[in-house]
Amino acid sequence: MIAGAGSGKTKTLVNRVAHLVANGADPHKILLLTFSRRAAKEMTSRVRRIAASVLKQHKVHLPWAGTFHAIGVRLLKEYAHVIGLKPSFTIHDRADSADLMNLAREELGYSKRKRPFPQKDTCLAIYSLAVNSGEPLGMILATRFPWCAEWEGELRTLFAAYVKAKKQQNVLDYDDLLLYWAAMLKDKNIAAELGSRFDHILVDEYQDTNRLQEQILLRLKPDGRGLMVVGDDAQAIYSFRAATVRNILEFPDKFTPRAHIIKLEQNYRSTQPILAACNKVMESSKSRYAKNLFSERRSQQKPYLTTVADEAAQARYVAQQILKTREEGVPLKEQAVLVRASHHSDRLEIELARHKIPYVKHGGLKFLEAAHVKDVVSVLRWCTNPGDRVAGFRVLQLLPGIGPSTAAKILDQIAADGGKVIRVLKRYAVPKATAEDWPAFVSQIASLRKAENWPAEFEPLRTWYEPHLLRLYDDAEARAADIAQLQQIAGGYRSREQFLTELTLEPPEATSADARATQLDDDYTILSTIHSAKGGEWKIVRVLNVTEGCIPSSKATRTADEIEEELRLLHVAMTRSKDQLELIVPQRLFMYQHNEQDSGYVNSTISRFIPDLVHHTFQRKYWDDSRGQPPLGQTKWRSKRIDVATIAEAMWCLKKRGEGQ
DNA sequence: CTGGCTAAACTTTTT
DNA sequence: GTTTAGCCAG
Repeated sequence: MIAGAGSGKTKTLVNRVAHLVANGADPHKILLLTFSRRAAKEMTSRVRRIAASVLKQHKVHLPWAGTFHAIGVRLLKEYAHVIGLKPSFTIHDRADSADLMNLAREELGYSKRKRPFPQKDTCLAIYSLAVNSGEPLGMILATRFPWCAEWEGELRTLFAAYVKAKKQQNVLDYDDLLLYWAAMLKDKNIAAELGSRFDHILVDEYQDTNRLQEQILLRLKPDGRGLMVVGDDAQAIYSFRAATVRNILEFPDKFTPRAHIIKLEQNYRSTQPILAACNKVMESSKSRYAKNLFSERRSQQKPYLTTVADEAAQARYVAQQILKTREEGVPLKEQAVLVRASHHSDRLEIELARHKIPYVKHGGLKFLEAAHVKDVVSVLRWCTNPGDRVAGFRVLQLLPGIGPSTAAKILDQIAADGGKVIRVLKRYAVPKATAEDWPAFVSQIASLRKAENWPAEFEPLRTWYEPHLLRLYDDAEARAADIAQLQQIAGGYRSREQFLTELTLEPPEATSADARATQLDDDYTILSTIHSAKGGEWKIVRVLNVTEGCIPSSKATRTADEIEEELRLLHVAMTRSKDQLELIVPQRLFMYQHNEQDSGYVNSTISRFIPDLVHHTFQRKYWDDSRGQPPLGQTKWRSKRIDVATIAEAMWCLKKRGEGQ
C-alpha cells in the first residue's frame, strides 16, 4: 500500500489487523513490524479498542508487535542454541559500539596515525551503513564518506577486528540484530519454521526499511502470501540508516503473481490550504512518486510563514503563541514544535521553563548516554555477561587507582580464566590506591553474579555506587536523582535481562528532573525532532529554523539525494499539522563554525525549499517584540542612504593626512 | 600507571 | 559547548 501523509495508513493497518482477528486469525500468529516501539504500542492499543467495541473481544494481545530490532532480539534469544549464540548475550547501544570500535582502533594503532584516522563514531557509521545496505565498502566510502576513502584498507582491518571482538565477548550491536536474523533465515528449515509461525506479516513505514530488513521479509514469506507493507516514498527520511525507497517501489515485483498495490491519496488530517502549501513545496522534488494530496477539510486560513529577528526572538514568540492558543482553547497536547536537530529547541526549552509551560521532548535522548547512568548499567551488564569488555572496562575504572591499563590487565586475566570473574578479582593484587575500595567492590560484583534478585538487587548496587559518584562528578546531586529514576524504571521490568535488553532498544524518554515532573501533568506541549515526529499529528504544528543550514541541514547538502531527503523531511514536518501550520524563519542564527569564520552570529536566509514562488500559499508574518535587534530587511529605509564602512575607512585616510601635516 | 591538566577539534537525524 | 589526544607530576 502506497499512501500519502495523513491518508489513514495507520488506521488501515489497525483495521486490517482487527479484521483478521475478527475472521478468526490467531493474534499470536500476526507479526506487526513498526518503526518505533511507540508506534507498536499505539497500534496494539487501537486494535484492542476496535476489538473491544466492535467485536466484543476483550483480550486481544499482539505479542509479536514491535520494531524489527525488538522482534529480532526475541527470536535470536529463542534460537540462540541453534545458531551458535550464547543466549546470555548482551546488546550494545550506539555509544557502547563506538567504544568497542575505539578499543579496536587503538589496539591496531590507528588512533596515532599522522594523518588523523576517522573518529570512532565515523568508523561505526561507515560499518553500520555497510552492514545495513549490503553495499561494498569502497562504494560507501566513495559516495558517503569521500574524506575517509584513503583509509579503506585500514577500515576493513578495523571492522574485522571489531566483529571478532563482538563474537569473543558475546555481545551484539544493533546491526547484528538484523544481520543475524537475516543470516539465520538462510537456513531453509529455520526460515520455513519461522515463516509458518506467522500467518500474517504487516509492516508499517516500509519506505524507511533497509535491504537487510527486506531480506528478512522475503526469506520469511518468499511467495508473499500474508505479507502486507505500508509506506509513503514521499516520507523516506532515514537513508542515513541505509533505508532505501527502492524497497517499497520494487516491492510488487518481488513476487509472482505481483503484489497488489493500493494507493491512498485523500488526506483526512490537514486542511486544504495546508496541503496546498505541502504540495507546492514538494513540486521541486524530482522523486517519481510525488502525489498530489487533497483534502475535503476546508479552511480560509493559509499556513503562516513567520519571520523573527533571531533564535531568542523565535523562542519568545513561540512560547507566547503557545500560551495564546491555549487560551483560545487548544490544549498543549495538541500543539507541537518540530525541529531538524535536537539542539535547535534549546532556547525554546529555556523559554518554556520560564513561562512554566510543561513539555515533553521526543528525540535526541540523552538519559542513557549520561556517564553516571552508563556506569550503573554497565555494572549490571558486566555481571550478566562478563565477556562484555566495554562494560567491564568502564566498571573497573570507576575505582580510584585503576585506569585503562590495569582494567585491561584484569579483563585479560578474566578472559584467560574462562570467565571466572570473582576468582580473578579476589586474587588480583590491586594498586595501593585501590585497596580500600576493593573488597566492597568484589563483594558487590559477587552478589550480582551469584543470583538474580530483580529489582531488589538494584538497591545495594546504588548504595555501593553512591560514594564513587560523589567522588567522580561535580554535580553529584542531580546525577544521584537520575540513578533514583533509573531504579524506578528498573522496577518496571520482570528481570535484569529484560531490563537491559529493552533499555537499549527503547530508552526512556525524559531526562531532566523538570521534564520528568511535567510528564505527570495532564497537559504538556510536544517538542520533537522531525524524525521522531513521524506518524504523529497535532492541531497546531510550528517548525523552527526553516533556514538554509538548518533545513536543509548544512551537513546534508553534499549530494542531490541528500537534499531531496531534506525536502521530504520538511514535507513530513508540514504534514503533521491538522488545523494550523507555521514555519518560522529567524533572520540571524548563532553558528558554531561558519566555515573559516569565527563562530558567532551570522545572517541566515530562508530555506531553499520555500522559494518566492511558493510564498503565495502562505500568509507572511513579521514579528518583533522590540526586545532583540529589529529583523533585517524590516528597517524603514530600503535603499542605501550612507555607507558606514566608507566612513570608517575615511577616518584613517584623514588621520594619515593629519599625520602628514 | 593514574589522574589532572591543556590545546585542539568537532557538534544531524535513530533502532 | 563537548569530546579527544597529548603532556607531565606524583
